[in-house]
Amino acid sequence: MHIMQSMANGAKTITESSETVKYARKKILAIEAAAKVFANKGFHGSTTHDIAAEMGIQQGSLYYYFKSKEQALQDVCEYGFENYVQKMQKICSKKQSIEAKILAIVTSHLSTYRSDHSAMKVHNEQRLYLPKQKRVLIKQLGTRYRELLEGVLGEGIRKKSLRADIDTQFVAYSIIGICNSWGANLVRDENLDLLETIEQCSTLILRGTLSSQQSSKKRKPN
Amino acid sequence: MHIMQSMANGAKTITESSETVKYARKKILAIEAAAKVFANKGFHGSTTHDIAAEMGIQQGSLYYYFKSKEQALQDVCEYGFENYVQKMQKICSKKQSIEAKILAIVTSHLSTYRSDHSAMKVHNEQRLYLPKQKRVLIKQLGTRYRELLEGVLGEGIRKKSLRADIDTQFVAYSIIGICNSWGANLVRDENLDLLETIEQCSTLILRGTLSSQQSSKKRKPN
DNA sequence: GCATTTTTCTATAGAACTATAGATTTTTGT
DNA sequence: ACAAAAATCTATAGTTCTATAGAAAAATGC
Repeated sequence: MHIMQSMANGAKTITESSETVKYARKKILAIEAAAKVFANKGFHGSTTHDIAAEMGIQQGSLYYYFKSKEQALQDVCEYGFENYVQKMQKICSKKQSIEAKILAIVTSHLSTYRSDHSAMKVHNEQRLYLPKQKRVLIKQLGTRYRELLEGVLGEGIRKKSLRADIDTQFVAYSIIGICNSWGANLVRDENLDLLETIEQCSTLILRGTLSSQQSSKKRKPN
Repeated sequence: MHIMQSMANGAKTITESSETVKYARKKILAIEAAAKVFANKGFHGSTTHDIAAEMGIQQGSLYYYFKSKEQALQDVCEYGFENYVQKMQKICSKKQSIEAKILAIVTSHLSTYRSDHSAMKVHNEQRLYLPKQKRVLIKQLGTRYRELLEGVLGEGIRKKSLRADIDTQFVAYSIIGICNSWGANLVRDENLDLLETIEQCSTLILRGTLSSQQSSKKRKPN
């Protein structure tokens, strides 16, 4: 078993020998292979044989990279999400209009789906098959992400760019929902135009939250 | 094996003996048990033993109601969707404003999630695990549903209630995406308020599509 | 070029699961 | 109450899958 596998994720504190670097590189290929297979067949529908075949190695050899099938799922989910939350943090720290931020967020979300292919999809659809204890990091990342998004919306309200009556938590969840839904479509259908999808998603969201002339048209609750 | 199991779904052409009625009633309980288990553990993560236990019978006895585990998934998906598309058809045929229709559609979608519990969730998340040939009816229903929704949006445009520049197909997919996303939340979190969620979803969608004063604020594509 | 380390392979133990068959219990109709 | 039908049970054959162990091959460092 390679030393990296026995270490906590990301704890690259030792000096990286070229061996370790090489292992890490191939481990990423392993994670991407697992992501692709999980995305197509679902976690329980995939076999370790499928993943190994995707990498071009034998079933047993896969355990050189993952100590279990479940660990593979965990690695895929974390891999798909970590990088993404970092991007989000950069977007939020920039000084720009709410419209530009929303556009940037949607762009980041959807282009991650396109570039990382399946890992994000697996994160969204299959992370709940991990036992709670193995979802600690994933959950932290998710919370951070949602809070960042709610922060952006709150800022938009304070600056009067967004209507004061929107529920930031609701809208945040909705944005995530729309993006995930279109993200899955983007993974499924390669012909779908990324830029156009981004544009349409942003427009839909903004026209739904931008403060407008008749700002609070009340509707009868019944 | 009961005679009903050997018949094509819904082909209740013979006079229904009380026996058949009783079987049909319990079969629905079986479908609902399967839906609950599939929703929690995913299709491949569930075992026939789990479903049987949910019904309070032994694993082998389950095959009195389903000829295979896969058939159970098919039945759950069709059960969760059929009734729903019918409701949609009623909504669309009524004469009412676009706002009222969207509200009704969202209400129907989300309250189906709440009342049917897990079947809709399973339909949305797991139907792709069925082989294509077993998804024919499901696909027809899905197409019908999407067309109905696009029809409503098209009508809204013609009546100038909705902006002319929206892409009905995009918006239809987005509505489905938002509803599914919130629907899953409603299933997961029983404390979530149904009516409020409906209200918020509708508002988000409408303010995003209703024609407004500054109707076509162009944005630079770059 | 040889010894060492890394990577992959083969083979398999052991567990879990689906589906079936035939026995058994429960329900129904007369 | 009794015979027929329906519903459920028990037991298991046969398959598939995960994970491990130990051998073999490939890569590396000196």
